[in-house]
Amino acid sequence: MESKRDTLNQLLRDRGITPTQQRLEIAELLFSRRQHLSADQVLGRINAAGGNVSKATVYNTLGLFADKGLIRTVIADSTRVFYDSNTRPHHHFYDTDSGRLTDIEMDDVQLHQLPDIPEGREVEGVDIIVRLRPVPPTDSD
Amino acid sequence: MESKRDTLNQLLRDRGITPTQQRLEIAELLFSRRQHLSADQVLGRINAAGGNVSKATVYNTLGLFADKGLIRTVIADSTRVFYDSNTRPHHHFYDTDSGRLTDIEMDDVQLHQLPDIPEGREVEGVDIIVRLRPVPPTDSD
DNA sequence: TTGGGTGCAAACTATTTGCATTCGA
DNA sequence: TCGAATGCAAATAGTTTGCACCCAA
Repeated sequence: MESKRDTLNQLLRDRGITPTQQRLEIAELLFSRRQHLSADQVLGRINAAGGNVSKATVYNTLGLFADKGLIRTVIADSTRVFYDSNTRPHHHFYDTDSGRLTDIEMDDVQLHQLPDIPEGREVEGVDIIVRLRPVPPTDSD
Repeated sequence: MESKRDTLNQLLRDRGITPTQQRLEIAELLFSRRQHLSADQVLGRINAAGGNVSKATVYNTLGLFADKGLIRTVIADSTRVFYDSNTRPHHHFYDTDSGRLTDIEMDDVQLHQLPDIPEGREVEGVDIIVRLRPVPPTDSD
């Protein structure tokens, strides 16, 4: 039953990425479900699962996947980049307490009142991040 | 004519910040006009103008000002944090080519279809970043 | 006077890079 | 085979921290 690996193999080839052992391991983790992982978390999970990928390869591979459109970077926290395996248009909640990202499915966010885009520029994308924090305790608690 | 310094002095005191020489220099730069500066840019401009502030103090002060609500951090680029001297609600263009931020004045961005906020959390803020890139050259050019 | 503020340099963390080795086609 | 991919360690960049000295109240 090699179909999962075969599928991933094809996924990479379709984007012009040579499938290698390490890239497949990383792809398998990322595409097992929708999730938001930092490079460090990817490294940790792969190796905790008995995988065999170096830090440099994780960074190189995540950068490559992002360039090729397989995953998307989310800049929500100044301390690390998250990689989102959901590439369909959507936005995020960012829990400042736990550092966790959650998808907000919004098919059509229409931004009115956008000023003119400067000459020679075009919109690459719109990122919306709704920052959440713990509700502060009240006196009645 | 000490009025500018007096005003800044009061601005800091109102927020419970002890005004010091360095904090006033940084405040003077930040509040001279609406702008988006990284810590490094602040350090560079202060010292280029003959100022006398260390790197650590710049970082400490920007963090303090942000905590006290005098300025706002903008996370648009994974390589550095920007500090925005405009604290009124607004959003940003981020020019991925030049690394420059521009304000988008939008009084009311209404986000429909927001999923429920998790128990015990509240919205701290909504950050919208419209990423711009150069228009790719066409054959007709 | 005296505790908070500052400066400096060292420490840290996330990420990138150089280069020799190994692997996929 | 042979260039591309990998691993390791060293380099880098932004930011934070420890600690001795200094200044605002």
